[in-house]
Amino acid sequence: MTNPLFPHPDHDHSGCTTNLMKFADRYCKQAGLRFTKLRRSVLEQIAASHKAIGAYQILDKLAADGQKLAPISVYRSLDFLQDAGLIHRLESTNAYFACQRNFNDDHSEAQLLAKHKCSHKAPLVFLICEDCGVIGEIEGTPIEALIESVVRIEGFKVDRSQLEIKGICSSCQNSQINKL
Amino acid sequence: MTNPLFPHPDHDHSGCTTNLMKFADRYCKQAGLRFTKLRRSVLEQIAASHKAIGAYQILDKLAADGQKLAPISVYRSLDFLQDAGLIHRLESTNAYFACQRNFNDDHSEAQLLAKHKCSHKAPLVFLICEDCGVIGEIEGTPIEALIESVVRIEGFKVDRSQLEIKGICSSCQNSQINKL
DNA sequence: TGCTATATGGAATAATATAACAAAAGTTGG
DNA sequence: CCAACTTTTGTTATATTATTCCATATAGCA
Repeated sequence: MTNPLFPHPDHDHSGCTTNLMKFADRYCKQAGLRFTKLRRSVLEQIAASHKAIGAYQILDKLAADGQKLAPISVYRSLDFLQDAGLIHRLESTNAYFACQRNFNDDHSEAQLLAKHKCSHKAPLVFLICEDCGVIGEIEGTPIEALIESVVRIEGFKVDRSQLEIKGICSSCQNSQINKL
Repeated sequence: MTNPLFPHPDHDHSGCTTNLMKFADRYCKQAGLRFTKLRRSVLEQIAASHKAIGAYQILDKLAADGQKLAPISVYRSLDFLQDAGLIHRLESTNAYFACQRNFNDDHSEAQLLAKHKCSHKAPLVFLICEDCGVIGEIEGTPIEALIESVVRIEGFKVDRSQLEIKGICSSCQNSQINKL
């Protein structure tokens, strides 16, 4: 069973966090990356929901947990996590959220490395609910082909791309109707 | 004759600025918007190139021209220009550039209003050259249809979307080869 | 003209992000 | 295991981007 592209606001989130942290452990080990205590605790804060969270919010949450840090420490961890493909950054809101693409994976260690690294290069497509704040990540859309073709015409050599789609998720549309 | 989607770094830019300012005049008049002196001078700075420019760069340029302003004044003008669809904001770099879509238009005043307003709702697609900094804007891509379809599956109601594609433009690819 | 809405001025400050250098911890080769 | 080296983290300061709040001015209209 796979999770939906857009996580329902009321879903049981405990499994999401566990899966994500487990994946991060395996992936970093396999890729030879040092998944330190600091980086881990930053990722835990981000993985705590499917909403995007700001760097200073993370800072505050860690401070509340007794871990007082300078902003730069959080930003350094964010850089690491982003380079590792474990989180993404919403450019339009300066906020960070966990990559959901590996939640349902159950590969061998070698496959895991190859697949995750490959997915880093793909165009990123995010659905952002402006009501509940939840982010959905879309994989393997035809947008990939589109970028290629549009770009071939212009002779533009693509490095990376990110599509941010803002709107209202179906759950929130329904609850808005109920409120009328 | 239409301009290319991605403006060549060495093109003669004088016409671009003139056309853009002329369009802004006509459009604001038609739409009942007040295209004040301040807003005009901010747009002039942005329209001076096809690169994206930061708010504080605009501030500095205007100061150099003897027009000393507070940041907020520039931001207010930027908000106005963005709402009017005359400029866009690159979310990944916090920078602003002029909308190019109306450079070649030659409509009646009524058409101009309708067409421009309509284009505001369309997905925004930008090509950003990481070498020369020039921005290209793509209109009417199949991405529109794609967003619709991808989104229909999720039941997500789209408000607005922006795709930022980073890479190297063809001109810069050529000059890089020459440098080897 | 005077009323009202809109736009601008001006000061302060918030929110986001990085620079520079020192100290600590992990890694590697002898 | 030690010593040299690399990577990560700590600490302080500062840069960059953006907004709040209140006062003043200007445009459009009854």
